[in-house]
Amino acid sequence: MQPSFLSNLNGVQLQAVENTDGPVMVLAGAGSGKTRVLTFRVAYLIHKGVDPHNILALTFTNKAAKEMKERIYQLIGDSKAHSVWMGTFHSVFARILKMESEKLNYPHDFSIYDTDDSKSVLKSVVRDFNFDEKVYNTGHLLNRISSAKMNLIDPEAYKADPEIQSQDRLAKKPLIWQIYQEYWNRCKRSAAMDFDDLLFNINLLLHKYPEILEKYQNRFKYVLVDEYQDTNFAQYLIMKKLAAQHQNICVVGDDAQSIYAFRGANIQNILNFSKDYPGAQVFKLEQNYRSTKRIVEAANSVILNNQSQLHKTVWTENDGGEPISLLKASNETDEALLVANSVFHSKMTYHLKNSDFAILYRTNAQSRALEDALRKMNIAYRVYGGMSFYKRKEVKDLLAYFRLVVNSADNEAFFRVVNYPVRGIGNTTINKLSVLASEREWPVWKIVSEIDSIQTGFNSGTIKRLKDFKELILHYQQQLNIVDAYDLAQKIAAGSGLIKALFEDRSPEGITRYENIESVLNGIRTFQDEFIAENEGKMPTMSDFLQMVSLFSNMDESDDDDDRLSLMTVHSAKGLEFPYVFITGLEENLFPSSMSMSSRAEIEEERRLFYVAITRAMSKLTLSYADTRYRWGDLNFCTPSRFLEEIDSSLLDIPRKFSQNKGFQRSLPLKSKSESPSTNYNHYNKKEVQAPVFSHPFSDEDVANAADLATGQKVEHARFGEGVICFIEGSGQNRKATVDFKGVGRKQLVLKFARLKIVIPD
DNA sequence: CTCCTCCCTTTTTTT
DNA sequence: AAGGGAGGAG
Repeated sequence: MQPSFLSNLNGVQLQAVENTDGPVMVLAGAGSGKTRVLTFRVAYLIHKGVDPHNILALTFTNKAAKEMKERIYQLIGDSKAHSVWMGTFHSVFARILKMESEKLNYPHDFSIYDTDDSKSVLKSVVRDFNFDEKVYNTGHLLNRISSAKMNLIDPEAYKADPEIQSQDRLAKKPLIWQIYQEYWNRCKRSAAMDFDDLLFNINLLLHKYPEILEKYQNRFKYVLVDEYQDTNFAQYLIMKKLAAQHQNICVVGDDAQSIYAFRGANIQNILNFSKDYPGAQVFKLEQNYRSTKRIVEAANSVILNNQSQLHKTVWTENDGGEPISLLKASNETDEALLVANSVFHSKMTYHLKNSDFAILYRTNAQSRALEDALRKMNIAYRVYGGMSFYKRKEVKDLLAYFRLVVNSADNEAFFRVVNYPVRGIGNTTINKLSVLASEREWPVWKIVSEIDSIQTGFNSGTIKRLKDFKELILHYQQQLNIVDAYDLAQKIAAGSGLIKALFEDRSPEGITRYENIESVLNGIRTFQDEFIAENEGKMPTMSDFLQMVSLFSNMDESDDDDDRLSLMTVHSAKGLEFPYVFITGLEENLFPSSMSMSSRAEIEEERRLFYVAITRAMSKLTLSYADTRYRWGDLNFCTPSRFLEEIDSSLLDIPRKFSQNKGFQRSLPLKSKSESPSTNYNHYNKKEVQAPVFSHPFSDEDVANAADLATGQKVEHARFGEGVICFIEGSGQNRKATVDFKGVGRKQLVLKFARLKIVIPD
């Protein structure tokens, strides 16, 4: 018999839920009830008698997993809902790696390095190798290494891969393989895995040990993946392996919402699903339940400009709704005030809550002006993302103590706290320790703990201080299995001197830092209570807490009950919805980002990002842009985003007449005054006037033919000015040049779009 | 060894 | 605009 909760689904949704066996792909347009399908599917499986332990559901954030569990519980009222394996790829597989750690030669309590830890290791490698830190900057190195790992390329393979090697040589960074190798060794020596290692090692485990693969294939009889369009190769392969036996895999996604290619997500995963799983059933959810007609149409009109996409028609039965508003501001402060004013106005007119509003932006740095304006208007807000709580210095310091106690091999943790609070162990000592450890290929901790039997050359005072530190850590290690995580954390915070050091700083920042330490301790207590409730009374260890914290994403922070407006990046907003949405900073070089303008694929990803932003809105969407904006401390002139033109003008609000008084100003015709002289941005006249075109300052005959350009050629670019071509790669449409611009630096340009002019020397 | 000052980079998005 | 790192003085 069909359970009654299924009556809440439409026809396609129901099919997607009821076809539980065999491969299923659900292509879900924005707001079409994708989470609903996933939730109901899991509930239905349990209802049918599938053991929750046999279900694996991977979501994009821990928070989404948690919410899904709660909804399943509401649907079927079965506390077994908690036993479903549900979480992010990283958190679920970290848990499994912990159980199987000895197979891969890691201790049970290995550390997980976050991006900062990884960069810090890389920096020390580059220094120890005496490489130029400008050439081998950590950000780029981590990108290279990260994308290698997510394609399952270890240092050996990296070194042996001719294509990778030629890329690195072209980028004038031919020695990355050495750095990768050493980074790899150091992480291993520290018994640490970075984010990518978690996926790499799971693949290794499932590949190397057929019996383990079989074990998990049998455990996870039903697997579900949310946001499948954002999975990378490593994740794709894990799912493929796990599902190979029973084929009960259900993936849900939307190619139009793929926004993580920059992080290695491979859109082919979703495009090739039917090939990977012959006989897969495909369900398309095209009815949007979230947004008004105007919003849906605006989103559709924007995404139509992308060439590569699966065919899908998103439609809605909802009302037409209000027109989309456009706010034009003179600068970012002004923009923030206009937005805050508009929020205030709507709130008063329609009696709305703060939590009905979200303000979205492309980069975290944009939040500041908005925060100021909201404070002025007395609107309570909450900033998601940006500096996550667990990334703050004082918090990381405390966590480093925890890590060192749990895994004393963790060098990053060691160096972080060995002299904080200050205990007379300075740079000279630390460098020496580091050298001694490298020579022996030991963790630094081992040097310190065996200091009596090693010829170190330290004076007796230094040795005494190191021994005191050793005793401090050992003391807590002995208590690991005796007291609970919360008690231990409290003891460490006090005994390490951290609390005292922070307490003595009575500046406002110092007080905040002190309070943050308190919050961490409270956080452990909360974690402990929840863990006990979910694990039939089992106590969590300090290591459990650390694992949770390391894989905590900025979206996972729990919402309190306060009524607050949300401020977040568009990326963070994925999967969420709000009645009133503002998308701010719609300017060229910001949205789309200046970093993503060199190829069609990048622009298309930015456009999908804009699509995601639009489709967050339920009843009212407001867009805004500014004429000028501060960036890196200096003033920039901005042109409105090309995406604004892609919205059908009939959906936009007709602005009121020019009025400079009061704060509630609508969009005004833009006088072309920025460096792009022909920019004529004039939405409401569109019906009479031809759609404006962003014309280019260089006329067609001035622009060099891509084939005529060669290395060493002096060229001119409309935005970057004069420069010299360093090298050229690719051919035809994909021909790219790297150009060294005077005062701007190196840029990689796709010649088809760059419109370079040859500079003739006089 | 520690503290202070000055200079330099950073900002695209995140598990 | 701001925080972190390097380098110098005490």
